[in-house]
Amino acid sequence: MAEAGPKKVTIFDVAERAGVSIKTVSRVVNNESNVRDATREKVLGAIRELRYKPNAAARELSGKRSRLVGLVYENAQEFSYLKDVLNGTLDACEARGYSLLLCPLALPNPDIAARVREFATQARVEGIVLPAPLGDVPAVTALLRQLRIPVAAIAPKDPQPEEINVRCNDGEATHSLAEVLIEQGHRAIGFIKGHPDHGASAVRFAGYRRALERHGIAFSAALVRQGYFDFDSGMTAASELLDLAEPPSAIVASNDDMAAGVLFEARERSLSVPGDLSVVGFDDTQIASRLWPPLTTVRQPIMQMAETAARLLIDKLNGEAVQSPDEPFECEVVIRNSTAPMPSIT
Amino acid sequence: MAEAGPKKVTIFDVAERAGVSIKTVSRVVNNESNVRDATREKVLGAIRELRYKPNAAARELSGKRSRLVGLVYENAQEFSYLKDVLNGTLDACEARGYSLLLCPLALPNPDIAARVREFATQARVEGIVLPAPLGDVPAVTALLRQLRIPVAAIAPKDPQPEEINVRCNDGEATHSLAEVLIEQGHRAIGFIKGHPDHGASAVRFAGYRRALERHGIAFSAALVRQGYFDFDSGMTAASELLDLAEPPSAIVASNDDMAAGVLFEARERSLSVPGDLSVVGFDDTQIASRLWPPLTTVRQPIMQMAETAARLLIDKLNGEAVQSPDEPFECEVVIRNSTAPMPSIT
DNA sequence: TCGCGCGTTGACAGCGCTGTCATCAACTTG
DNA sequence: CAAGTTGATGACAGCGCTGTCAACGCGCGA
Repeated sequence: MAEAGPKKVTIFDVAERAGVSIKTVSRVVNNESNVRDATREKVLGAIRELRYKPNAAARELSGKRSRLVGLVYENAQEFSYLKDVLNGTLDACEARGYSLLLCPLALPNPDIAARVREFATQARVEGIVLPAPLGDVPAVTALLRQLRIPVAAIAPKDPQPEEINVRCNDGEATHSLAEVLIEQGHRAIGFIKGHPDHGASAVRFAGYRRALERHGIAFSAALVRQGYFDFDSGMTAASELLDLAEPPSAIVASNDDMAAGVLFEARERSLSVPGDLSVVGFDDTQIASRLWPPLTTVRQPIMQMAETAARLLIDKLNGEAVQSPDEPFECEVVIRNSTAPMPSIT
Repeated sequence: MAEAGPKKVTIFDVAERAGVSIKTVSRVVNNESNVRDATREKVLGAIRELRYKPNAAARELSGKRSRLVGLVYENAQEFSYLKDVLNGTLDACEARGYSLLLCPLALPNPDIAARVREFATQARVEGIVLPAPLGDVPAVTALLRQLRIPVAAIAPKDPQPEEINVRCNDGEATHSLAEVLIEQGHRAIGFIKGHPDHGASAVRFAGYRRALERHGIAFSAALVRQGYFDFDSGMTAASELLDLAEPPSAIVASNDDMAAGVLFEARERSLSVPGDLSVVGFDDTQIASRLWPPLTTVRQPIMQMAETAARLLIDKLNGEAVQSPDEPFECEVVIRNSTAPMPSIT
C-alpha cells in the first residue's frame, strides 16, 4: 500500500499541543462538565489547529459507544416514502456525529426476528429507527424491547408511551380530503382501505367515516373495499366499486399507488376523470403529479418526522430525557385535477 | 444502564476452548493460510459453539481495516434507480461482512469535493461505489483518485481501465427500442435526449441514430430535443416536437420520467397514445407500468450491476486481483401498450 | 488554624483485536 | 548427519480512546 497524506493526528498530539493530559482532551471532545473554560478553550484551539478527528474505532472499543443508528425498513415499501425517511434520518445522524446502518426487511417473513436480532447485535447499533409499518410488527418491536435497544417509531399504530414515536394527523387529513369531495357535491364516495397491517389504514378509514358523519351522509359498507397499498389492489377495488349497481361518483384511495390503479381502471372503462369520476390519493408520491390527471392527494411531512424521530433517538442515547412530540405533524392537502364537482343529475 | 444478555465472547474464550493461541484464532477468522486443517477445524468448532463474533471496533483499531463501503449518490436521482443500486450494494456488502455508509449529494454543488472528502476520510470507508452519473463528475473522481480510495463506478461515461466499472448495453437497447418503432412503420421518430452530464445520454442517442441509419431513415436534427431526465423537460420537449409543422408519429424519451411528460403533454392536446402518437421510455421504473397507457421501455439490470460493482470492489479491497466484466450487462426491452403501428396515411 | 468538600486534572489500565517477530518441529539437501 | 529451509504456532506490543481512581488546590466553616 502506498503511503499518503499527513500523519494521523491522535489525542496525544492534541494533549501535547494544549499542554494538558489526554484525559482532559477526551473530556472536551465529549463535552463533559468539570473542565475550566480556559482549559476548554485551549484544547478546542489545539483541536482546530491540528484538525483533530477522534478515531471512531478507538472510541467504540474503549467506550462501548458505537455511534451507529440502524434503520430497519420494509424493502417493498413505496420508495418515495423510504427516500424521505432515509433523508430525514441521515440528516439527524449527520448533525450529531452518528452513522446510519441499513437493514431492509422482506415482509412477510418468518425469519424477521432472526434477521433483526443479527442486525441489532452484529451491527452494533445503539438505537433503531422503525418507520411504519414496522412499528406495528410485534416480532420486531418485542425483540428490540427484549434486547433493550432504544427505538424510535415513525407513525406506529399503538404508540408505546415509553418509546419515542412521531405521528402525523393523517386521520384529519383524510377527513379533509373527503370533505373536499363532499363540498363538491359528491355523496356516494367509495373508499379503498390500506393494508390491514399498517396502522395508518384504520386511521385513514376513520377519518373518512368522520367526514361522512359530520356532513350527515350515511355510511355504506358497500362502498368500501379492502386494498393493500399497491397498484393492483387499487385496480381491483376500483373495478368492483364501478361494477356496483349504484357506483360511487368519487373514490378515496388510501394511498397514491392505489389511486393510480383507480385511474387506470377508469381509463380501461373509458370513464373520464374527473368528469365521470373523482379520485383522490394519499402521500403525494412522485407518481401523483405524473399521472393524468394529476392527483389530488395529501402530503405528509415524512422527512421532518423521520428527522425528529432520529434526533430524539440519538438524544436519548446520549442520556438526555427526551419525550415524543405532543402534537402530531401536520399533513397538507394538495389539490390537483383529479377532483371536480359532482355532475348534476338534473 | 441495565445489564443484559450473555457475557461477550472474545477471541480469548475461543482460543481457550480450542486450546490454541488467540493469534491462531485470528488466523482462522481472517482466513489466512498457514493453519493446519485439523487446527482450523478445532477453532471453527469453538467459534460455532460459543457463537463468537469478532468485535468490529477492535479489528478496525488494530488492523486498520474498517470493513466499511461508501455509497455516494445523487440525491435528486430517480429513486427506483437508487433503490436498485442500494439493494444490490447492500447484498454484496452483507455477503462479505461489510457495512454500507451513505453519502447523498446535492448536485450541482460547488462543495461536493469537500463533502466527499469529509465522507471518505471521516467515515473511514475503504472503498466507494459510484453510481451514474457520479462516475462522470471530475470533482469527485479526481478527488477519490488523489485520496487513493478504490472506486467502483456503475455505468460511467469514460470507464477508467484501472478502476472497477460495470456497464450495460443501453446503446444497443435504445437501438432495439427505436427498431420496434421503425418496424411498426414509423419514420418520423422524435428523440428526447437525457441530461448532458450523464454518460448514458450520449450512448442512448447514438443507439437511436444507428437504428435510423441501419434502416435507411434520414436523421433529422429537428426531431431531436434536449431533455434533462425529468418530467418537465419531457413535457417541454414533447410540446416543441408536436408543434412542428411535420410532427413525429413516435417519440423516444431517454427515460421514463420524460416519457411520462410526453404522455402528459399528449393528453393535454387530446392526442391518443398510441393511436396518434407512439411513446417509449427507458429504465422501466415503477411509473412505467402505472401510466396510461403503460409504457414500452427498457429494463436495466441495475441491481445486478450494483451487486457486481460492490462485490468486485470488496474483493479488490481484500487484495484480490479483480477486473471489470468484459461484457456489458444485458438490457431487456419491455413491450407494453404505448406503441402501435403507424396509422396508414392512405 | 485545621479539616473537609468540591471542582479540576492527570496517571494508568484495558477495551479486543492484528502485526511483528520469535520459536519450534518436521523436512530437505549435500 | 549437520545445516538450512519451510510451515505452523505463539508471545507480546500496541492501535487510540474512555473509565476509574487518585491527586491536587482552593475556599469555607468550625
